[in-house]
Amino acid sequence: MSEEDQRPPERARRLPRAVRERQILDAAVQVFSRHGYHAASMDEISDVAGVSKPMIYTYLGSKEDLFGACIRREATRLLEAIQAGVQPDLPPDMQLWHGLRSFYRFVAEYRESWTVLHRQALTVGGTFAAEVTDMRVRAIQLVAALVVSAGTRKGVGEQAEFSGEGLSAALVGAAESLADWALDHPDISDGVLASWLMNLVWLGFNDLIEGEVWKPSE
Amino acid sequence: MSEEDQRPPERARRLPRAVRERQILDAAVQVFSRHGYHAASMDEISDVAGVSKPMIYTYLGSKEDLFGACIRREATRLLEAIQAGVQPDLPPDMQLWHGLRSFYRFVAEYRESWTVLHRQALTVGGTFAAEVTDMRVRAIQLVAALVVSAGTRKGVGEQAEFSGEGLSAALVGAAESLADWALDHPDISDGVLASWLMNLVWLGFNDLIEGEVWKPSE
DNA sequence: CTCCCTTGTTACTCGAGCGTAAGGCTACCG
DNA sequence: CGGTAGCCTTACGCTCGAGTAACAAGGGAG
Repeated sequence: MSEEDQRPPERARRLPRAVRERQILDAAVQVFSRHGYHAASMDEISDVAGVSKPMIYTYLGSKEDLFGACIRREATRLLEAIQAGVQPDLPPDMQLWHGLRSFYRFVAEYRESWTVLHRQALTVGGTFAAEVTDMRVRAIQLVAALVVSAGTRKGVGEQAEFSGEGLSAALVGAAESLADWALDHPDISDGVLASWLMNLVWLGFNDLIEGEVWKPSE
Repeated sequence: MSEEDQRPPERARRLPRAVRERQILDAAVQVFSRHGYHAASMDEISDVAGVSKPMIYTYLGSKEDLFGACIRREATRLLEAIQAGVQPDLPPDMQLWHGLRSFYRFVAEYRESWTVLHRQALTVGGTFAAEVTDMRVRAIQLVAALVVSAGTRKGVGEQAEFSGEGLSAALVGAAESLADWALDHPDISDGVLASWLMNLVWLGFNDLIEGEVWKPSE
């Protein structure tokens, strides 16, 4: 019954800085993942965030800074999600299994985060590409450590057909590629995806054809 | 001793159209592979090609047309290179082996072509992304056919842990990822790379740890 | 010699989009 | 109640780069 109440101010006004920053980052991830770094415009991001453009610049800095903030936040989320699902006292194949499941759960839930990290981050030359590449290298080395530990425990040395780093790079690529494929097949669960990959890289086609199947041992 | 011969016109003038188009496409692939589609400028491409900008527009059309022409030419080259190395009457693992070797030879020789196709083409939404994706899908289906033929010959049906398409997507991703890795390790030969991948996907880690090794049977 | 088609260039238009100047409004504090 | 600090906007400057007119010149055909 007061004046001006005919239009309830549904548009949230005057929010604290932390909240605005979250909104902006969410919008930025969304827009960057759709168009890529260069084709994304700050105007569209501000539009999606429901905030005017200077807010972005005062809170998050330039376009490059904003992209960096996105990358760092999403990378941290991904690593935390994977580490949350891993149990370091299990045998190597079970560690791999749990890591993969966490990974596919994350990709399914935060597909835009994944797209930004995987596809878009590399197209921007400079610091961010290096950061993302570093993260990827750490993942590869982690996998390599798993594989090598499994190998040395059985007494496998460094022979011509066995290079831990190369194989791990291939494996990580396989996991990423399967993640992309899974984006177009949302009905496949993370357990099934992880199983496929375990059967591929742990058993190989040969055993698979012979009818053998890898299963989580627990 | 004639007039004006102090500066021999080393700059090649007045070449036929076909030659210019090749030069322009070469330059475009180079620049696109370095900066990506959006960050690449037509001015830089014309500079690298040693031609003025309107030539590009009269010969190859808009920036998008130019990029499409690059993608098509490089994709054709890649497919031809792979098909040249394949022999359809061999057993599936040997076909895979030969295809992989051809692939890695191509990537080593035409790394810019590979970069454009793999990294940059997907960042441009629209027709080209679809084209490249189609090519990739064809590759996956081809590999899937190989694997399934190997499987059905042995009597493996469609079971929960065995999906040809998903596995092939993973395998193709592994091959691509290993190609990227190999760009930073030029001393590794295509035969070794292909061997690693064969050992990974054909035998799997388990057999590998047990000391088994896959070798080309010929 | 002259026409005209192909090859080629310089120098511009114009829009998109990053970043900012300048200022308004609200709340809290003294 | 006045001031000050933080939230927020409109409206603009300015650069970069896609695409284009307008013009120039070689060279073969008749």
